[in-house]
Amino acid sequence: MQTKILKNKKEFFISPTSPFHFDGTFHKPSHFPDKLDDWETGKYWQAIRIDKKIFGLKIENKGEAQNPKIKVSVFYDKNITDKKIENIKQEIIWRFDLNADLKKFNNLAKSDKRFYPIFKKWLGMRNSSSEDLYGLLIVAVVLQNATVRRTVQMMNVLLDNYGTKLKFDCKEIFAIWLPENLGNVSEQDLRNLKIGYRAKFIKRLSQNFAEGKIDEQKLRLLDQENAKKELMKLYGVGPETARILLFEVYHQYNTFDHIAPWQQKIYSQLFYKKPFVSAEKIRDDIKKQYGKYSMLAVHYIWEDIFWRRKNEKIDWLEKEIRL
DNA sequence: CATCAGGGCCCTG
DNA sequence: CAGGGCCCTGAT
Repeated sequence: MQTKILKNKKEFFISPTSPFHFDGTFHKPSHFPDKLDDWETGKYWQAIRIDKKIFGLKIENKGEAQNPKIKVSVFYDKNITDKKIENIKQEIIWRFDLNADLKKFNNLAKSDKRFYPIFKKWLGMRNSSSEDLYGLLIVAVVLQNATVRRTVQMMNVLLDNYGTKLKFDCKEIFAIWLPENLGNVSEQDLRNLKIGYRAKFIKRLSQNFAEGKIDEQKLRLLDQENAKKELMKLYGVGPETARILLFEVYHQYNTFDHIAPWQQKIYSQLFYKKPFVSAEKIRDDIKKQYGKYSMLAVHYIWEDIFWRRKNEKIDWLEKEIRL
């Protein structure tokens, strides 16, 4: 692992579309804890790579829900061009879906008697990915067939070995390695980190990305079905990983198709207050009610329960989240 | 101590 | 298209 200290700083502002919910957008309590970012109310830190160069980001809330404004501080090493600053700005807007037009979704939410309080509470929240496609792919792979504790272990050991530690703004934030950095790393090296069969996926995915076989930008232009088709071609990407990528990286709001068993139990409680409802019924009901915003609507309700979990004990939920 | 399933996916038949 | 196997870990 290498460490970089970023002393210099440049600032700019972004005005997200209104309404906007800062904390709901920049912090997702349902995600497993990692060293890739840090958050407190109104403030957020992470690393970002633009054209393989690495920067530190501090993002702060400087507006209100109906008059949104965020301040971005870019921390850098030696120098930074205006063009890089502009690229960073555009990338932040994309990753956190800051230009989203959620009018139709918000109208839909208003007519939802049952969950309107939740939608209102999180009005303006975006589905987002702090990482690029390769980064979230790594995250998704360590999620596969593992409990939360194991996932955290795998992610940390990978970052400790191949990541970059950034020091800026009195924070230590990790950045995921570049795919080509694993060029000289063998599958066995990866296996020695106790990540199991995922070593093969990560090795092969990294090769593909390093060789430029995947065009992340091009995928942003595709519709959901075609984007899914392209993602599923990647080695190690099945229906669940594709769903995560489509929703979080590509902001496809209607990806409520694949429901994993552990999610099914939580949905059953959330939507029916029952321990077990068939995945087909859950999917059909949600699709009927929220249409092309199916996954986004579920995301609001899902994250809300995990926010609540920070302060209150929710017994049925604790049982379903295997640590 | 042994067994087993888990926040999936690949491969085979 | 169904089912076995995969890495490792904590739970039983």
